[in-house]
Amino acid sequence: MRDDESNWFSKWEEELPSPDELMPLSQTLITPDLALAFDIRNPSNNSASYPHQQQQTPPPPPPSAAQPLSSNPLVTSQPSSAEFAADSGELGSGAAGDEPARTLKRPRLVWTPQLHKRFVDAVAHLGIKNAVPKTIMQLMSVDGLTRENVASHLQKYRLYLKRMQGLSNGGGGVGNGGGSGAGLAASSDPATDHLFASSPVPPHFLHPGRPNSDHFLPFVPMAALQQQQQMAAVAAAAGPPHFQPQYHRPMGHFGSPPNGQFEHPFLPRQTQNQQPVHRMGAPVHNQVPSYVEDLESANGTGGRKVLTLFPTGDD
DNA sequence: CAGACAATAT
DNA sequence: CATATTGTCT
Repeated sequence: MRDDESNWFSKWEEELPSPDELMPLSQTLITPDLALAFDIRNPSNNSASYPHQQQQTPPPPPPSAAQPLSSNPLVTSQPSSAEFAADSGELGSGAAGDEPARTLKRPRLVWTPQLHKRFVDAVAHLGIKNAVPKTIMQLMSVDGLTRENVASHLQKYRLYLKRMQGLSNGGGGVGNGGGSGAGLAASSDPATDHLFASSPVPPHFLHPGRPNSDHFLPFVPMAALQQQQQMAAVAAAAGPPHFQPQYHRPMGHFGSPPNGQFEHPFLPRQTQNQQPVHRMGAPVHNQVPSYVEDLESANGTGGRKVLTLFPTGDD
């Protein structure tokens, strides 16, 4: 029914990042000093923290070529300038700048439930037809996320759905209504299923062969039309060879700030001043209310748990 | 040592 | 773009 449709659709809209709520880059990067202070690079003693990233990767910059412009060896590109010029015509005239770090290998991406949820939502709203990595990535509008990441995850996701499909419908009656389709406990792979089960699997996914559904999708948002700008953001995020992007979060200890709410593992791209796509006259309410997603909680109870993953109560 | 996840290559 | 394979981390 349409109600159903508008239901999850509404939720989708609610989940959209609101420029007001979202911070450009709150994720504080670990300063070199700090890293050293905690001896993060220590390979044998990694139990202390829970870094999902490389632990034996040499941070030192490329020996050859090095900085063509800046001959100052003293400058270790201090992260002090945490503020990145998000939207500036830098890429236009940034010929000389040309982020050198784009080629360097990127840290491992951590698919946190929230991020995955976004992924699923994006796919759901795109429809199987348009559910291709590129489109998904663009719709997700997640900063720092690359097509590769999405593609890889997408494949895993498809596997997950396929498994379910085979197990849930044996007689052809796929009347899985609502999100109950994902409610079943057909998990061969606890880990994978667990993560995926956290997010509401769109019904139409399990039965794409249903012409009736015929994919809703009144309009495609096409959020990130400005690919260039996105690139810039990505470059700024994972570009610099030294400090790490905002992926994963460093550690859950420290002083444990009472209001440690600025710990977003991923940064949903803000829909700042973007109005490139001409709305098809769709009476869409511009902007959305508040983007209140479940924020991770460093439960001091178990203490051992990493930081991400946990039943995203989601909605 | 084995399993799982993400990245990379084809 | 999708799939298969490899590498890395837990």
